[in-house]
Amino acid sequence: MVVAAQPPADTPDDANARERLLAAAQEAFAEHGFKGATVRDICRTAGANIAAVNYYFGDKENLYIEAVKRAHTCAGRMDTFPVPPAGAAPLDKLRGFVREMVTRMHAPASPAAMKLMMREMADPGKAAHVVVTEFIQPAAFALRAILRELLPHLDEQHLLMTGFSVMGQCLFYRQNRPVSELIFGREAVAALDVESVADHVVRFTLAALGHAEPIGARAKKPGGRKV
Amino acid sequence: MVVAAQPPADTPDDANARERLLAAAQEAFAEHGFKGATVRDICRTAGANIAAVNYYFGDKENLYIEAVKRAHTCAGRMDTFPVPPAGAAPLDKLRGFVREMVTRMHAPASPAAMKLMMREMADPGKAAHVVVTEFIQPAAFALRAILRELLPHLDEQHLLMTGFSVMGQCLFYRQNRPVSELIFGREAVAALDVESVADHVVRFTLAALGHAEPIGARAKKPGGRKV
DNA sequence: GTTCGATTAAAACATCCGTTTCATTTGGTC
DNA sequence: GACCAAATGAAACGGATGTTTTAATCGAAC
Repeated sequence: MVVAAQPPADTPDDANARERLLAAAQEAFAEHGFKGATVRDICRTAGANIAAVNYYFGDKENLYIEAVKRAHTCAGRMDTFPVPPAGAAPLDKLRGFVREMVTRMHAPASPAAMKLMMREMADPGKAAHVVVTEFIQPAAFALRAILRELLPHLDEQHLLMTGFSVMGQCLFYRQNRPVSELIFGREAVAALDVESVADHVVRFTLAALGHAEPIGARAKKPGGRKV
Repeated sequence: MVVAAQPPADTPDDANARERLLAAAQEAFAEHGFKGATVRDICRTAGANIAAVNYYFGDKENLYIEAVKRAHTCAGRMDTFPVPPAGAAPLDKLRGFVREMVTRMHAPASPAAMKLMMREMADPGKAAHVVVTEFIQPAAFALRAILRELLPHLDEQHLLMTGFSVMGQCLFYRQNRPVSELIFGREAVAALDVESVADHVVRFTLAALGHAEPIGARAKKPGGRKV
């Protein structure tokens, strides 16, 4: 039993049964939630036997937790933000943060992973802690640091709410897209591509902070840098 | 069996079995979701027999739909907004709208009803249509009309996104409170009372629109009207 | 080839859930 | 009091689900 376990693992698509189960579980839990998804369906999708989930994960709940943990790596860890390292101007940092956040929310690398994470966030359970700690918390603290640079004299409470205003805008397009489509029509919402949304959120936020022309101004800041 | 049976629905608390079932269902569905809640638990809470739900509502799904319909009346219809009627200044209308929205989100009249509605919005099902039509849509159109007055030259797409920026801020405190508490601590979030949040969202929005001093300005607009 | 642990396969188990059935009771009406 | 529709109560049904059990299969080490 030197190397043991992991007999083939050659092809990435037909990996270990454990991996296939995790992938199938991620999809099923994202689509139907914890209660709605069934281990039978997950095993069938993964091409594994019903007993496999108990063999590899013990029970359904543990499979769910592992699937959520896997999801937050698929969706891209938030502490690996490609923001200008340190020497960059605070305004550029904020621009980079908002752009990256909107992009990840609007067009995530793995839609199922993001969906599963958001589901867990909306209804925090036993897997919420790891997601918050490793996915959300780093981003939140990074944003707060950026805003602190921009607003050195603001008290903690208002700084917190300012961060919430930024995050609220970014999250809206993910958490409320179905409803928005019901109200304004699918095509109207689909027209809001990542670039448009990112530009708007950056501009709205910078305008609120006094670093860009207000929304609705006839022309953009003449000599201002491109947003 | 002396007094027994009280069909006339004299006392409001011990109303018809149908009403008690709806109230219990609202609570259970809000807490555990459609799949998670059980008709047995609902009937037990309502003090009714298991067959009552089928007798009054046909099946569980219809009970859920009726519970959601009931919820959106408990939470306060959005088309009965106490905004300044028509002659008021657009800025005052926006102020009134945001204040009312934040208040309803932050401290709803019926927490369970609001929770149930939000759950249905996050995962739209067969009951989403009525909630959107009678609860969300009126508010969305009202906000768009207000913003159109304030930003007469803005194209439709940017007007839409501006509305999303306002709604995103209002909804954040409801949709992400648990996560916020996990990150920043329960006490820090609890310190954000309705007044503070409403003031901040109004100020942030007006600043973005160029009608208030930017966030972080050392002092509030000297001669400006109170927010 | 044999042996042993890891993995898979198939069936059954125990439980819970939504629903139905059927008998009983209740309150009003003739 | 007799009758009837509305409502309630208790039990069971059929199905689905998570879990367990038992046996078969596979792959490498001896």
